Amino acid sequence: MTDQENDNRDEIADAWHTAPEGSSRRHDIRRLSLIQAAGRAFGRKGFHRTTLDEIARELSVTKPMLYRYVRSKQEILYECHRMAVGMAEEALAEAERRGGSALDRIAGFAEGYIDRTTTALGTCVVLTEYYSMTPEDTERIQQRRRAIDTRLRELLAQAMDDGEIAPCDPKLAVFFFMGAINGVNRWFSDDGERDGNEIARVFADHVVASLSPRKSRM
Amino acid sequence: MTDQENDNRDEIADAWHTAPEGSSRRHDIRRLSLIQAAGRAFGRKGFHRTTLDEIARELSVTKPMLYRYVRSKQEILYECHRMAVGMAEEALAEAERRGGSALDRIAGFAEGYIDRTTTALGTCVVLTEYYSMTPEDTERIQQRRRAIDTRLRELLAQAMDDGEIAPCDPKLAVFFFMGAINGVNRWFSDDGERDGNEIARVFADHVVASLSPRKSRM
Amino acid sequence: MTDQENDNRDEIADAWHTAPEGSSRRHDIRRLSLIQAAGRAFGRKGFHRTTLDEIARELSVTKPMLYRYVRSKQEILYECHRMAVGMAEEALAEAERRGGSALDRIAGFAEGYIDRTTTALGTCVVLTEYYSMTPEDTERIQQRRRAIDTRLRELLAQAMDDGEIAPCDPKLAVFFFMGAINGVNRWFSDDGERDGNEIARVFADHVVASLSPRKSRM
Amino acid sequence: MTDQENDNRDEIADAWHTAPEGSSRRHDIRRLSLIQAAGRAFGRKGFHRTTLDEIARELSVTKPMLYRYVRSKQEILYECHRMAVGMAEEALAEAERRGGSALDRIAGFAEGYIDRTTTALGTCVVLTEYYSMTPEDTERIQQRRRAIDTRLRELLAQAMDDGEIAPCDPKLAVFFFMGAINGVNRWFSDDGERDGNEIARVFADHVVASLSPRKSRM
DNA sequence: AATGAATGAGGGTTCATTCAT
DNA sequence: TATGAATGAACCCTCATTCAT
Repeated sequence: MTDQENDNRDEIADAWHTAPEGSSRRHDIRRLSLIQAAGRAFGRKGFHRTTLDEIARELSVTKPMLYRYVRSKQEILYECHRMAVGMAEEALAEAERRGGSALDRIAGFAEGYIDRTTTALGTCVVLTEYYSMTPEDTERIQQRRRAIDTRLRELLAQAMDDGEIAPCDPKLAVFFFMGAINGVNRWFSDDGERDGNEIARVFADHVVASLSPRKSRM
Repeated sequence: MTDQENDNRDEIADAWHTAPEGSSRRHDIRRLSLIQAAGRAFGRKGFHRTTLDEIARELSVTKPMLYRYVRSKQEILYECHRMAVGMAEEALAEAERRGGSALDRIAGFAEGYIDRTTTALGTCVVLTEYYSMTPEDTERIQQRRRAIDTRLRELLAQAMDDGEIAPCDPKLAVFFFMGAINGVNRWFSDDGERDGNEIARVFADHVVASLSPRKSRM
Repeated sequence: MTDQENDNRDEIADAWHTAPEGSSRRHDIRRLSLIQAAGRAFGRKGFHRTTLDEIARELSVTKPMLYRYVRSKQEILYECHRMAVGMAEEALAEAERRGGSALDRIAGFAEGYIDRTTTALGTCVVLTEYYSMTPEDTERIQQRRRAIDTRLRELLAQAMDDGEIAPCDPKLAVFFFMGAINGVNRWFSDDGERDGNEIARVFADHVVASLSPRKSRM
Repeated sequence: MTDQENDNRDEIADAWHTAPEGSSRRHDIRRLSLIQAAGRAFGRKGFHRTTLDEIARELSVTKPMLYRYVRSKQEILYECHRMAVGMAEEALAEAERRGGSALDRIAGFAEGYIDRTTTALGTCVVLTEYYSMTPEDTERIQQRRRAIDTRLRELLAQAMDDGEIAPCDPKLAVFFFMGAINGVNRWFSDDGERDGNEIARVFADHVVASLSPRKSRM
């Protein structure tokens, strides 16, 4: 493998090919590369318009090779969703760990979630094509999404009780800002003028603002 | 056609079959029904998982029949996007016509847009599957979307100048609330507990709030 | 379609193409032709080595056409087995209807079954590749096969009780002559020197003889 | 290799792994184990549904290892057929060596053949999937089968001449009882209630009976 | 106007086989 | 000797699209 060839590959494909030989970790690294390359392609072209041949080509491998790391195309999509919802769970857990008021936690979650989904490794995987998954996979993912939604609504209710924010319908409010947050991956790109952290901060502020905090907070 | 049969069809399919015979408008009516039925299916199952057979079945017609009203499946998708962006343009035009401050216009646009996209006939067509259109179609749609975005940013800048809202990055702010608005169609359903008008009002309030209006406004 | 082309097709393919247009029976005729052509090919090359392209070519149609008549390749195999076991059931029912001693019925079954499976339309479908069916399909077929086996064993026991035949293990005896009968389709061919009826008669005699009837019968 | 591991392997796999190192016979032993393991799998699942991975797994070796002992999967099938026809030849030769009347020899052949094909090592290889072999291999096997058939027919003619059995069509008679005999491997299993020797004896009796021997024989 | 029939093109998946180590 | 890795070839199946009537 020449340097020239390396230059034609991107970070993800590189991770695949530079995975340490023989290591038992290599399989995990390659599997992750595969998920990421696929997720990025899914984001660009959608699940159905992305062929396994294309994914293989992006990784500079052959199509049957992919089947050493995943069982089916469906499984790739499921793993993408799993990574995405996992990032949301992480972000929420971290925000809770850091403590603070209910509104602080919501803001922390928003910022942490966007941070994760806009990193090179995460940007690819936030998807909304639920309908392309099997019903079982969809249910598994939705269950975890619902758990997060539920916790966010509780925090909203708490923030209202504490007088941090004006009264509102918690369900719709969560839908509102989660829509905004999940929309990021539809226009965000690594090479844009703004990096993910900046967007995360700005959006977290908008989330807080959208909940009409009492002036006292300002 | 018996009444019995009619009962098994919904509003959209009915429009197709009750279109006045011989009228030159019949073609337009049926074409619209087709777009709507297709758009609704696209929203439920995605573009690629929706087959023309299904669309035809929903309209109680045969598949080749569809080709008398559209040239291809791609064209149907394009028309869906055209309707959606058209609703946004209408909502913006109406808000501008009604006048008021820059922030008033933004709020008016948000409410009007959601109103339109959540009606029985509109809810189906708000899509985000750009990647399933031809590049040319995508460009045509994006151009109009960009025009709206541009106007919204101008209004935001104006609102800042007027001291209506706190300073912010207009581009990101528009992305923020447009993401929230476009997200509605992913969870909204006709038979939900809340109707479209209510959501439109609540979301418009969140949009305004997210822009951190000065207290004086409150 | 010219006569020349017709000459290049066989009886089964012809049935497909001469099926009366528009008739609702056409679908049934073609489906049957498909099953038969496939069954014949399965008999020659085995299930897995027979491609749908080949079956389609034998019928002078295209591959996707086949899917208007069956849901999958597996279904074709299942239908072949269904036809085969159906012939056995028919033969048994007919033999029972005709009455006579237990041994008469067994002989009648043997002759009737071979008769059916060696006709132009039946010869193709006697298969033994159970392992290529889904477990569910296998179970459905085996259930019916077992019912026939059970009845044959009962008849054998009866024949022993009546002193028609010498004592023997009914289970093994049935395995013995059913093996011989099912083996026919492995070497029988339409254009052989002997026709099916003759084979049926000869084999039925061997079946009776193999059960060592008492001399009194001779 | 620990004893523990040995416990998880069966007789055939064991033969492979305990083959004496360095010995030139090791190659032969392993090759035979491979054929037998494969044959057993072919009998259970059919040729095409049996993958080399499965065969390798049954032998607790890796797939490329197999290629040190056979040139291709086709060759394995050919060897299975060679073993099976070899058993028939052996059984016939033994029956002839033992002498006796023509009918005695036929009975001896039947019993000896079933005996061989139902031993643990032989049961696997009696196959009927001719169509999965190359035409050349098929021809080689068929040639030997035909030689056996021819000799059996001669014996039948002799038995008729000698008045041992009633007149019959020798060709069909051989087809009859060979069908029954070859059918054994489709339902026989090592762990069944009956062992091979018993079946061989019972079936040999049925073979004799099926040829309607003159009463004088009884 | 309307439809049943037909098909070309393309994608996911499997597996025998080879190669580098 | 032994094996993990890699791939070419083939097949089933789907579906948008067209044609004959």
